[in-house]
Amino acid sequence: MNASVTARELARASLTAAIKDAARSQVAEEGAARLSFRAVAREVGMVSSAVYRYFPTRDDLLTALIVDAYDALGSAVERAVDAVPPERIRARWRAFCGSVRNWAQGHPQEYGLIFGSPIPGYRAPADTIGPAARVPLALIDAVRLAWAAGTVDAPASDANRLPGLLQGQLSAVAAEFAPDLPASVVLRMVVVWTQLFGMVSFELFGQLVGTLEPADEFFAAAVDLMADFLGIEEQ
Amino acid sequence: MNASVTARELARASLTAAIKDAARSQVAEEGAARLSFRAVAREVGMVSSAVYRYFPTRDDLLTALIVDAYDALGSAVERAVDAVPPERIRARWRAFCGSVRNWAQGHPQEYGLIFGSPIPGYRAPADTIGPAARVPLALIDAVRLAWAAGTVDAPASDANRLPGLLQGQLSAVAAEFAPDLPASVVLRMVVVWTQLFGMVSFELFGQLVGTLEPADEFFAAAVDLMADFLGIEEQ
DNA sequence: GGGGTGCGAGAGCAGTGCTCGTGTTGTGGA
DNA sequence: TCCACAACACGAGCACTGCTCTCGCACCCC
Repeated sequence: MNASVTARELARASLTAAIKDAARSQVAEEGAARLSFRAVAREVGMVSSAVYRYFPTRDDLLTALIVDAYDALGSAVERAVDAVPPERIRARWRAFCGSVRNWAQGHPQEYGLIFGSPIPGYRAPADTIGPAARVPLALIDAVRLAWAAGTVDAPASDANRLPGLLQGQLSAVAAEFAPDLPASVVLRMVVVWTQLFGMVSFELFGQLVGTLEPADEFFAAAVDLMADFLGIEEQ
Repeated sequence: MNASVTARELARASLTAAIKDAARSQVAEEGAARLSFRAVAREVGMVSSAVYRYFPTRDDLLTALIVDAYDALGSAVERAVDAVPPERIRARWRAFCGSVRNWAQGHPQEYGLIFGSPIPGYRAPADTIGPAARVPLALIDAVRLAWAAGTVDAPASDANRLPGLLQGQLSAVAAEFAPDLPASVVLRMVVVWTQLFGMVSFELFGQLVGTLEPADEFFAAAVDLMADFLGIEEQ
């Protein structure tokens, strides 16, 4: 109602969005390294110096895009996982892994922006860690559900001989996000997390060409092996 | 003997090396994205246009660095693996994984160059695939040795229900590099390969900060789990 | 010894990120 | 209602980039 609040601020908000959109499409086409402040300005019909009113530096623009990318990936994953009924544990697992891969293939440059080599001289600010946590949180959720359903048999083999520091790190993660999970399960969860993104990155960054490309079947088989590794039962 | 052959060519070779060295140190310090042709020229005491006699474009310089990086990583891994007697199969496995991580941590920017997001508009030429294959070949060697020693029990569970295309891809890889390995073992090998680089990348690219950092113990534990996954026995 | 060629220097083009001074326009307080 | 202030867009400009072209010099094969 307080329209006076939004007179100029509205214009600012819409221009900020327009700038981000132009930048995003430029990143999608040419990659983050070729993102040009001036080209973005041109596309939104401004002079480059005017854009600096909205993003004080090129890295700030990139940061905004990174946050958006994390959020886009996060919500894509959450949507895909939530579309599967909770009791179909292994299907949810497949949906989780598949949605990460799908999003990555649909947005390769944005994926590279968040999971590729970090931009030199660029340090991720604190605003990114919230959105960045959404995928691991979805992973934790999937594992917790399986654990609660009793379909995960705790691999006691590696439970008791974890070194002290690692035991503490894993317990800290568990304490914050999944108090019911034992450290040994958290360890396997992290392993599988890095595994998933290792595969997606290798496929996307061209490390698999000439051998396992197209990688759909490989990916599916690996996802199943990972489910076994986690102890997620069939059905 | 034929000194006349090498009069100018000698100078060319040494200058080429000097340019590469300057470029490499610049990449190591500032990252690939900030590699500047002109700055390299300045450092070797030439005018930028002169450098174009040696590398016709900036991307060609990068390609040379990429090949060198692959070779450096490859020989580091080979050296580390060969330092362990062949019969100590699990120790060799640990050496293999550890050497990849060590090299990556010692050369983060060069690692990012080859395993990070690809340079936009850059397509890896054929000269890279030879050096790039050295690490996977070392991995294959390690697994073959374990297989030959009979310490790997073939996971027959996933052997017979691989889909056709994947079966063919895995067999093709096996046929070329390790005819003795069954497809199911090759599959697990590729999984572990992507797993290894997934972990190293996540650690190096800052995806683990605040949870599992320092990651030495996590890495060691994961390497052991991967050995179990591969079926590499203790001792 | 000469002619062709590999080579370095320098100027120049189009582009980049970013800064600064100037004029314009929307807006909250008197 | 008017006005001062802040937010804003503009354009010039700086130092840098990758890359091209021309021009002389030095080497080297015939």
